[in-house]
Amino acid sequence: MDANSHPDTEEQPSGTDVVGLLLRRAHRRAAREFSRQLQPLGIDNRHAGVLLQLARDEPVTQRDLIALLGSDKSTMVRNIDELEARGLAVRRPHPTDRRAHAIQPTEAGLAVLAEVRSRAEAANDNLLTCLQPDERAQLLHLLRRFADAEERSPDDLS
Amino acid sequence: MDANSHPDTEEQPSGTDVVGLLLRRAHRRAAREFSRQLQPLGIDNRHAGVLLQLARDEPVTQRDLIALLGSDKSTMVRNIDELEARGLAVRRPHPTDRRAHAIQPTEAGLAVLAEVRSRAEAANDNLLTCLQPDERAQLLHLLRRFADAEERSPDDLS
DNA sequence: TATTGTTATACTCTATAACTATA
DNA sequence: TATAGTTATAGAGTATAACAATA
Repeated sequence: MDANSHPDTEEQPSGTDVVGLLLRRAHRRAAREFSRQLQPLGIDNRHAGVLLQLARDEPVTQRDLIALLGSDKSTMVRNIDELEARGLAVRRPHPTDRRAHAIQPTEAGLAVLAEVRSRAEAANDNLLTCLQPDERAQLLHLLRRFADAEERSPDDLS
Repeated sequence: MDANSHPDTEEQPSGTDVVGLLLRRAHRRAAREFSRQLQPLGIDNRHAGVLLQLARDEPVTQRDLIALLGSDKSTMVRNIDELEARGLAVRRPHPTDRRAHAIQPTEAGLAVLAEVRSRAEAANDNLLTCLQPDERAQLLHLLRRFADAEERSPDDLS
């Protein structure tokens, strides 16, 4: 339908065609809006990101959080440290793996999480007003698939 | 058509619905792939991002680059410093504004730029294999609009 | 041996502020 | 008074390596 809406000099990407640069700008815009929304709660984006992953029945390990958020090992240690320091989460012994920790939200953490969800929804709404409703769903759908895509090394002939 | 492909508990975003978190993961995936592609060229993503903006007829100021890339003032100073140190760009006096610099690619810079474009195209292709051709165009289109959207402050009743 | 988490180091990005030279 | 660029600082993210405890 609209495949020709962008004649797109495919041969010579000049910046607005480079998906990495687009994602960088898009992420910065979103991060600023989230930061603004979270300001009254006294937590940062990184804390909110972790909290949003803690509302599960199964125990969540730090390794799980790393995979879910695409963060670094040592960054995650600091994130959990900070959540513990604020009384929003605790490290518990993992039921089956004595190496791992089960990260659990505290009562206070669950209360903040509810606020975070509300704020996250507001941030989403504000950020996506530039798109039509069906386009918003489409963008989220494509982003999910893009972010979840497996990396294929160039010599992977599978 | 596919509006119901994601029933989406709109009321309780749990992480995969939060556009900021999706963009964060997507950007990290893209940045890693670009970094891998640029490795043989001996430059980093930040250098490539600037070079891609320098192929214009009009003089490009550092302020222009900041706006185009969504970078910081002081970060951009360093980026240009590093490009100059590598002999890939130079600061020239701006023709009409004596405060500003016109950033120009050198001959060597233009040669590297050609390589960067080729690598950027390859990175795009690798990253977008997870999507169908029409979906790729759609994602780029939506990201452009998202990234370029004006920020609306909550008390902006215009 | 491999994995979970911790600690430490170094580099980069970001945000902020103060400063200059121009406008 | 405002803007383009520079410099300096602090906070955060990322990458890496080494390590302890456990699998």
